[in-house]
Amino acid sequence: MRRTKAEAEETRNSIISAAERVFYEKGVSNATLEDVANAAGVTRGAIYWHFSNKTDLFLELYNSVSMPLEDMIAREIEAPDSDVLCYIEKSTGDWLGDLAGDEHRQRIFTILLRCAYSDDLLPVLEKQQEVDDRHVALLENAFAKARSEGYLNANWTPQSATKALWWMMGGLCSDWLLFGRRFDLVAEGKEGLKRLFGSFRPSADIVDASPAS
Amino acid sequence: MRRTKAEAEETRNSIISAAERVFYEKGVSNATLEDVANAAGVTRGAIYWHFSNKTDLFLELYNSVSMPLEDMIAREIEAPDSDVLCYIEKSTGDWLGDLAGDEHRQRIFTILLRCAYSDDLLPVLEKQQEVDDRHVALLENAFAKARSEGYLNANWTPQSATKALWWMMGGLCSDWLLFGRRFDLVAEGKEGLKRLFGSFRPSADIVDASPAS
DNA sequence: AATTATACAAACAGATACGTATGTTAAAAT
DNA sequence: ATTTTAACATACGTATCTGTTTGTATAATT
Repeated sequence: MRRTKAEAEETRNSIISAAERVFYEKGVSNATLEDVANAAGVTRGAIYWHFSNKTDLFLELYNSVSMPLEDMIAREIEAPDSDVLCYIEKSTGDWLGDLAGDEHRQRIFTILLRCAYSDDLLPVLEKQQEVDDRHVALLENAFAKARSEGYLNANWTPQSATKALWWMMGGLCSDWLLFGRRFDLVAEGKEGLKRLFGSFRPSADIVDASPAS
Repeated sequence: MRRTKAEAEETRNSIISAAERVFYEKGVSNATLEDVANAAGVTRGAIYWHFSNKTDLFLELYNSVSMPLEDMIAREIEAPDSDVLCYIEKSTGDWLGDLAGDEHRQRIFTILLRCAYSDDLLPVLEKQQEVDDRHVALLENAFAKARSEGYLNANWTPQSATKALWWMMGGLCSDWLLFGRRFDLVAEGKEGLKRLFGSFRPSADIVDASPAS
């Protein structure tokens, strides 16, 4: 039964949405297109009408989400001149809050983490790397600015601080996503960020509890 | 052709070894048992003789490796009384060296990271969690000891230091393993450890470059 | 109003991949 | 020396899953 163009777009979206849930639950390679069709309330015919195959569907799903770097960049652009470290810390903490509140994004991330990249969806891996590299570059710039303005502890360099933050965030989110969200991502994450950024600042700024004896 | 018992054990090992390589290259769910058989120079008959199915083979492969926690524990037991933080840092750095030098372990880790855990190999996930939890507990004890002996900066608690280290190591290794080993794991890792542990220590211990102005 | 093209559903054909069943050979057991 | 049995290879049947093809009802076009 021929649908109107808006209705067709609806089914297309419902297929992508169903694919997200099915891929998340069963893994991309274990999920069958009939699983997706059932979850979307259509038949495989509809899927093959809108997409050429499973890989294509996966790529479209991947493209359908505004990757979090985008809004990270969006925030970074309006960087204030005050305390840059405070800004990075807050921005990163907010990013955690976004992730914790967005099941959609959580599923996408989990799918990408668990996904065994076969040759055909190598573009996904490349885009991931590219996005990551840009993100790292952004952080390095911000930390360099912090350093030049005297906000960075001499114990750290912009590069090392970036990597420490980057890897800690990666480990934190992987741990949370892959192991059943067993802890409060935002609370634990911000706690960790507070400590780490505390060590990023010159000692005088943060040591208020126990002065060096 | 009936083989002697030793020869049969050989083929069993070669199958496991082949499974490791094939699972690593194609992902567990994309790999077929015939792939494994070809890589091992046998037929599927041999695999079905030694293992009941692919899941069983995967579990046996998983069990065949001495998980790195074991040697971490082995080291931890003979913990010295000197500077506990130095010991944790060295121990962690050595662990990185072990991983960097052991392609076998690298493949296992990568397989586990990329593996979409379906219901049947849920035991793997549970064992992973259990091992991780014990490892975290060990670290917390060590950091608690460091704190009680005055080695831990007041900016950190045993729990927060453990988590920061744990997540940073997780992010570091994931980054290295999943993205083509694009950097020197040991060099970058030890550099990061040096900075992080620098911030773990009371300020007087490490600030030799720029005294607080 | 008749035609056409769209948005699917349903049916079909091909290829895997799995599990099993059977065959075969040589090492053990008797 | 037979017999048995372990350690596979080979062959078979079957269940998916995939991609394509065909059918069909309706929206859009003329």
